[in-house]
Amino acid sequence: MAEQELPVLERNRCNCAALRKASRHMTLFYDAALEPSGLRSTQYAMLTEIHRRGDAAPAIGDLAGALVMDQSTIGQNLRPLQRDGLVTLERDEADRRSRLVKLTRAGRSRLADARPLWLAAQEKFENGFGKRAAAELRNLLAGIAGDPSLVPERAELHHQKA
Amino acid sequence: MAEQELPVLERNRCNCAALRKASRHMTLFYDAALEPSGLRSTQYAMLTEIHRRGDAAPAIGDLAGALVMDQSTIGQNLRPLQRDGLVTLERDEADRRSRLVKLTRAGRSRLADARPLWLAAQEKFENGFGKRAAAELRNLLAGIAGDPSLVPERAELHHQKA
DNA sequence: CCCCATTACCGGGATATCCCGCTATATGAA
DNA sequence: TTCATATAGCGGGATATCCCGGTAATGGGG
Repeated sequence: MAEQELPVLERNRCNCAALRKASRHMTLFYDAALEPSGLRSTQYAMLTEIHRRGDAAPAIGDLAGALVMDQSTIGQNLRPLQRDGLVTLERDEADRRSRLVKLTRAGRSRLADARPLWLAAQEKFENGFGKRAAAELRNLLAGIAGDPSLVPERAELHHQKA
Repeated sequence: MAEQELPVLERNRCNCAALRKASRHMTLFYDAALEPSGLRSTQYAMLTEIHRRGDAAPAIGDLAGALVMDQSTIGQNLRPLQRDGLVTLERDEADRRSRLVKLTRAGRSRLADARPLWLAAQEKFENGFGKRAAAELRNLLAGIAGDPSLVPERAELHHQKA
């Protein structure tokens, strides 16, 4: 292995690194805002998604699709919430391979506590960044998160309807 | 705790969740592209930053500032790289609290292997997303990552000069 | 020169995230 | 019906990421 020419490139050229840096920083901000509720960003997102489903309790795979997360990650991340009594997992009798995730009363209560904290973070961020700019940014990001050409193996996981 | 009204909000309203979803998906894409080199996205970013410093070997805190990461995270993430002989950590004799991070010959070689894989991922992504759009997106994201008003405690960590 | 506040880092602990291989269940074809 | 394949989830293992509390070294004020 001969010593190779490694040109020093400009900073911040990597789309992935730029996204990850912003994601880390933004997460600190939202986590700090949510801290009084005892929820982290990811936990808030999961509980919100479960709640959004209303009576149609999602299975783990449904959440994975909606949150653009691996199925194993959902399962892992649900454990602290289950331990703290915010969600329950029960077998789907219509398909005994699946487990349906449901909010407990405590889970709904916790989400209600966290919602105004989340909203305050949203407003504080959008005050600086611009409401319209934020909406456009979210749109771009949703396009990336949902782009099946980036990770073809996952394409078929993106058909959950609504 | 009375049962509370929890309005079901629209999907994808959360700036943080949008960023995290896109970050997860994009990371899968870059990780897949880098896979033949044995490096993950974060490892590639760290090695690139170390290399960018040239002869001025960065300390752990310098990397943390540049990569918008916690100091502990840098230390943790360096371990696999150190174990695999890609970087070394040595005390800074000018300030014995610091540890200077240096690429080994194997580290430079690994980075040289990974660079074309990274470049291919960049191009594939930007082919779909648009080169100009990608540059604008990176600009927005860098603004978020570097916004001291989001996480005030970290403001002073952002003074490393170039 | 000595103390003390600050700074750089580490160790431990927790969540987040992925992959791989395994088991149980479901489903379509023979 | 029976069997091969496909799907849902889990356990284990690895990296990624943060915080907190401790240790060691620095550096300025008295």
